[in-house]
Amino acid sequence: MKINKKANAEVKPDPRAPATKVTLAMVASACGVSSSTVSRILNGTAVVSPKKREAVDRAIAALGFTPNPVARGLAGGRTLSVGVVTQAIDSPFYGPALRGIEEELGNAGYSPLFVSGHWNSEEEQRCIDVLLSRRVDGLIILTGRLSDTALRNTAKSVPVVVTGRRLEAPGLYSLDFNNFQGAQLATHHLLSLGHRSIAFISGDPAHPDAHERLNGYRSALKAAGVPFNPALVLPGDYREHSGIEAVERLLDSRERFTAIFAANDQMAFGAALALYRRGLRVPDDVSLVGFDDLAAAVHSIPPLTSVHQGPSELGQLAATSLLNLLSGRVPTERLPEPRMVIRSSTRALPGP
Amino acid sequence: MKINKKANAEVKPDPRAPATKVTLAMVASACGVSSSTVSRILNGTAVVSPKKREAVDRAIAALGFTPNPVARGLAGGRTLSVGVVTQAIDSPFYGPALRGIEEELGNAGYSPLFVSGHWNSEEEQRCIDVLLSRRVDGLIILTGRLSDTALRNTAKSVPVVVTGRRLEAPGLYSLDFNNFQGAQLATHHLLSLGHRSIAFISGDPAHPDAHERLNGYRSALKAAGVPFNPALVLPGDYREHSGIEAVERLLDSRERFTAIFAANDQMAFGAALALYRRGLRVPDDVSLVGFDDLAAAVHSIPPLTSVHQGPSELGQLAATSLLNLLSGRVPTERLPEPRMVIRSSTRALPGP
DNA sequence: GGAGATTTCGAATCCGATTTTAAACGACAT
DNA sequence: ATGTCGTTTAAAATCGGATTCGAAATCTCC
Repeated sequence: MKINKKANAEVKPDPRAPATKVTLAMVASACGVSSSTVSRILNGTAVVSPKKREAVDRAIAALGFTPNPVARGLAGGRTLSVGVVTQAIDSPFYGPALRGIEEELGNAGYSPLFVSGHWNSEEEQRCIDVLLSRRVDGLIILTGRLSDTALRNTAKSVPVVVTGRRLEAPGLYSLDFNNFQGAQLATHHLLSLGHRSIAFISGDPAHPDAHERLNGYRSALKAAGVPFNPALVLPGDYREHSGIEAVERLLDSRERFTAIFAANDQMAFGAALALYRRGLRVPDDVSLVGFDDLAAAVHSIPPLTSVHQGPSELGQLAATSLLNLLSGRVPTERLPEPRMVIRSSTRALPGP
Repeated sequence: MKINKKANAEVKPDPRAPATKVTLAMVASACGVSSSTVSRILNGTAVVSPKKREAVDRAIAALGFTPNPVARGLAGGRTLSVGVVTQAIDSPFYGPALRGIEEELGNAGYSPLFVSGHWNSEEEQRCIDVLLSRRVDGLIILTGRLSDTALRNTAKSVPVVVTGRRLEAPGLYSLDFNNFQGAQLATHHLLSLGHRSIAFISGDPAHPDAHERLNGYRSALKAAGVPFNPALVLPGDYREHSGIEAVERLLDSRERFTAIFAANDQMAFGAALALYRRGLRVPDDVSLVGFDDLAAAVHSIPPLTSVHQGPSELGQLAATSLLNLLSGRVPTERLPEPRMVIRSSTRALPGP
């Protein structure tokens, strides 16, 4: 009995066998060449006689050999993985961007490593360090609060693509939305509908895009000859709840307004809810415009008019830019211009 | 000129220097011990005299040494990374789960590797193969459509935690929500509000939980002595649009109903929109209950009554279970019971 | 003080590739 | 036949640590 058991144990030396256990050395000896030859064939490096190449290819297929990325990473310095620093893995805006990145990178044989910085520059730096220690071949940084200097510095060790800012540096490529123009568009849309008292719920002032959006709003107002009324600008932090609070504050201030432009959709949703609670109808009593065109904007009540930014394109473009950087090319990707998506949350102001 | 260039190249042998370039061998020689000693101190393996340990610790700190996870993975077989197979990186339900996983794993020094299977068993299997080839130490599989057999098989090579099903196997731990009970709860809630004609929008029949939810609905109906009316069950696929279609079909069928229970929140949002378009008010004309309690349920109009499932707890528990598995312990984690979160989309049916 | 038992370390091996170095081979000219 | 220049290809070094094994150092007890 005992002996039997032992024999049994010897039959399966490694309980975790089913996975790729075939090594380069095995295929090498299988077809009587050296491991370096197999390696070179695998990487397309150097020349090999067609006869051997074929034999090796056949052996690889026969044994079902897959090169071990870990060993490859150690020896070759390339891990075929790229680090992606996002702010929250479950962000409704960046989620689709991650998806775009995953897709684009996957097609090129790279694997993304997602980590979250939670809008905290120190944490972002930690994330980058972790990623770097894992020897990623490149880095995609979705916005965040890292300093330009820190970014430039990181770009010295590894190619970097960063979004949400405009920055020039060696080994660095930046991709930025035109927030200013987007906000102009949104404001202009309301203006063209006859609205003159347009409240603005601003984003988190710690984000540069919040300022740009505010400026776009002011610029459009100015272009239309509508005086800027500071009382109509409410502070927000890009989250739903701040949209609720902003509307409540606005309503309580008894300042007159016929439309609201929220600096992002999440706050617009909050605003819509606050209006609903106070018995105000969108768009009958108040027109509402958001920014970002989140997936949820389509199914909100009413469907939200918003400025489309296309996070998934952002992700794809960031990924292809990085891929270009990695293969030594100079990326030329540009983000599409923002555009209005008009749904049911805005309507023309009835004539006086 | 040529010579100058060459000299220049020799000055900066590695352009990507700033990142952790310190190796174990360097700290070893820095404090006059062998590299194996440093390694052993790092891993807590074996005993070392306090004097040396301290010296080494100091040297590590001084040089800012970080062990290279790639090399470590090769040598030790452990990569301190775990693969997470989700269905879509931007899923509103699984997003928070990923966040929970990231947090829990991060605390333990592990890095998650997220990949998406897109509800396709072949793709899921490919994801697992990629993950395995990257030598992850463990696997978390969020639901998905993989066969139990495939899962059991995977568990032979690496510890696995799977959600969304109940499955026993060596090296495998499963975590499942009680969908049946959740659906009972939701239905019971409507029943207790006086509703008798409750429509049910079912989930994608390819998911086992869709059946469980339907059964929960039927069970609650039966317990209350309300006859089951097949005409009130509408097919859905868990996406918003199917909620819209279901309500339109329901309305067109002229079947009487006072409440709708959607098998998930996304369909509930779609249903709410369809009702809104037809001029029906929630909850005044129709009460509406969802399932999952997505983050968006709080800010929808009206805020949606739903069955709370807690995806972030799911993620955390999956992660701690896996961590237990990895350290040889037997996980005992259990998911919390589903519970109703009553908001504003349901109301008592006025007496006849 | 010394034999035997421990504890503490260092050198050698290995993980699974990549890359460099150099030897073997072949064709062609001398 | 010998020598030379170019290809192929094999052997060896490397990447950065983990692990095993055995030797040296320290300790125990008689």
